[in-house]
Amino acid sequence: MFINLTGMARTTGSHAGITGPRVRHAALRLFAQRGFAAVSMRLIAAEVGVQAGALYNYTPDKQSLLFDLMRGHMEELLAQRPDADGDPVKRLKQFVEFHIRFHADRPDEVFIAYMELRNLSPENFAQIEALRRKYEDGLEAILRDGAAQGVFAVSDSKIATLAVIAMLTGVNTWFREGGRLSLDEVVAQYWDMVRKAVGVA
Amino acid sequence: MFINLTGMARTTGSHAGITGPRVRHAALRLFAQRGFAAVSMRLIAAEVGVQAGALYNYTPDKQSLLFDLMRGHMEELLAQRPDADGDPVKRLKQFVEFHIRFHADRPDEVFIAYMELRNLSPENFAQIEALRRKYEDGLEAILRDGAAQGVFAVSDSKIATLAVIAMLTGVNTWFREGGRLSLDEVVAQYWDMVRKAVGVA
DNA sequence: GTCTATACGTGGATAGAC
DNA sequence: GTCTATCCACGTATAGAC
Repeated sequence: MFINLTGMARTTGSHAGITGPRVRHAALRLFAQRGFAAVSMRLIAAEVGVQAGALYNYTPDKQSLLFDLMRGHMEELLAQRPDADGDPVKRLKQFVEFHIRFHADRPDEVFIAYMELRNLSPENFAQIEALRRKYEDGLEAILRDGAAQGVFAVSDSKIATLAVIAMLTGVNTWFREGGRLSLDEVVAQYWDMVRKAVGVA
Repeated sequence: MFINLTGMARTTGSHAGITGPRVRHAALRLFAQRGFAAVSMRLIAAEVGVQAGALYNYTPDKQSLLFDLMRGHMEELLAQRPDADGDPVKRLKQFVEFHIRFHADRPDEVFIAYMELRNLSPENFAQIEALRRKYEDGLEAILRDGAAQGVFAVSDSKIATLAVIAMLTGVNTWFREGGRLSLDEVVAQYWDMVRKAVGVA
């Protein structure tokens, strides 16, 4: 699609190919800040600088806007996660660092992914859940491999998976760039706790 | 207040002193299930079996309904938490068990307490945050004492506090009575992970 | 592609009868 | 204490002009 780099509008109020992304970005910000149910299409439109009706050129409805944001987030998470092979300790460390950094970079997406599950239609919910499950399975495989090799002391890999993910994702509730700790320090501290929790010697 | 135990209505549609609690219970269930913004006063009224206008005999507005539920939950949490003295390891174990059991018993309250913070007015939000902070401080004191005595290997007690609470609260996202694991087993597994994470010998 | 206008439902909250 | 009736604002989504 052509992108108008000159800034010259081709028709009154037109923004050529950039309005679609702007709609998704405004929805992301507002859904994260106020919650899906509390955000009106009129508010999203105002944020973008168009009238409410114009939004329906970019999304069939509000539900699809939410679903597309969540699916995009989960697919990016799965696509960027580290490859799984080699030493389980090394893989676990990579996972911890990846999870913290990926989530710290996308606070709005993460917030929506956790808070707005119940506002998805049943079909859309099932799809997002499948993606989330796939991500968890990646960590569980690491823990199971490590336990089988005797380098982790994990009696129930599923419980340990959920515990580690909850702990790591919790960083997003308090971490702020420019705060007391750098992200490097946070990663180091969490790796230390995770390492000990799963019984690395 | 007098409670009518005979089942005989004193006025048409009256339930004497029990409508108030029924309103709060219906709001609790519905807010947890659908989210504060997605629940109408009419829906709460229908659940209770009265008309919408009657709700305003029990709450000045919808916001107060949410705030009262959250404040009640946090105050009960603080009132019931274990007393803090003695061996830090013992205190930490008590905390872990208490936190998991208290939260598992109240899934709706916990869900609301975490999900609906942004729907509180600024004044109400500040009050709930203060209570949450007080609860966190209780755990941090345990970790700091243990670190000072050399029984915990915790380099940053605040980070460790947040990590442990996130891990423990995460149980509520998956635990269901009658599932693969009993709550006793869950408590034992999480205590094992927490114990190791904070470096208990 | 965006606008204005609007259809149509539902929201929180209140008034006044009983 | 609850009801019915109502006010008025706002919600999603669509139609048709430009």
